Amino acid sequence: MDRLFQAFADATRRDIVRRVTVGEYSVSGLAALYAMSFAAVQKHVAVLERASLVTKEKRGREQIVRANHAGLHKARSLLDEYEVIWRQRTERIADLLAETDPQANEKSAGKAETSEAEA
Amino acid sequence: MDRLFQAFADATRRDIVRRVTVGEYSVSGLAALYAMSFAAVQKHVAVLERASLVTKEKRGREQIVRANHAGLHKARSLLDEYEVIWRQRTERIADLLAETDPQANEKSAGKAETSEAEA
DNA sequence: CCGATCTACAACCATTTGGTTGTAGAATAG
DNA sequence: CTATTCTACAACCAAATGGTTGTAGATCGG
Repeated sequence: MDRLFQAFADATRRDIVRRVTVGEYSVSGLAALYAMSFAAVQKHVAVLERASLVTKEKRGREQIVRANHAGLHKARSLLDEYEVIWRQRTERIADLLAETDPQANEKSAGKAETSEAEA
Repeated sequence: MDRLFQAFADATRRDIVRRVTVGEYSVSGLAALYAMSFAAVQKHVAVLERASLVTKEKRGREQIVRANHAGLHKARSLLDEYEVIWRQRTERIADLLAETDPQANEKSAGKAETSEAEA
């Protein structure tokens, strides 16, 4: 999980994932697209591979880089979880506000959450 | 963008985001939950703040840490883009396969993509 | 008021990161 | 066959990272 997000924490690597999702590229094909050494691009691909965001397939002397959808899906799933938590929270607050007097209850809710968090 | 994903590339920080999405925590409240120094947790919070994933609000001598939904949403949006690209790709391939002879066309599609990528 | 709690900030450290240049073997093209 | 292309790997470097201990000021509780 650390590796997965770490892999996305670089613009070149995000671009590589985008390109290999759109179409098929060899490592050298990718290297031609960026203003950096071949070895640097190689390293980026290695990071992505290690994070299971891409796979490499040897084709003759070339290595073809392909997107691994499952890796991407994994990251999305985690972020979706946070979204769910967030929605639950906002709904919970909305419910409380709808039930009783806004001012008195907002104060009470704040206290309840704090003591829950510190417990 | 780099910072945003970088911030998620650590388990403690992911956990911090989860907690402050669920409920309200002070920095020291968070620090009590992890087996590391206060200063280390402080650093993690600083990373999250810098990535706009949380906000800090001074309340007396305490700093209350809150989730910033917009930051999270931003990361999700980017990952959604990849999903869209992926879907477009799989649909495009499915269309091609549905139109003509599977074997001959699969080979032709592979070639067309390669030359497009290298152009 | 004073001790306790909370925080900001600094300096340190080992490890990792994102790049570089260099070497050399494998595959390909002419 | 030979020059070119492609790749793996190594060594290097400056900067960043994820932790540590230490100092000191602000706020709080009794």
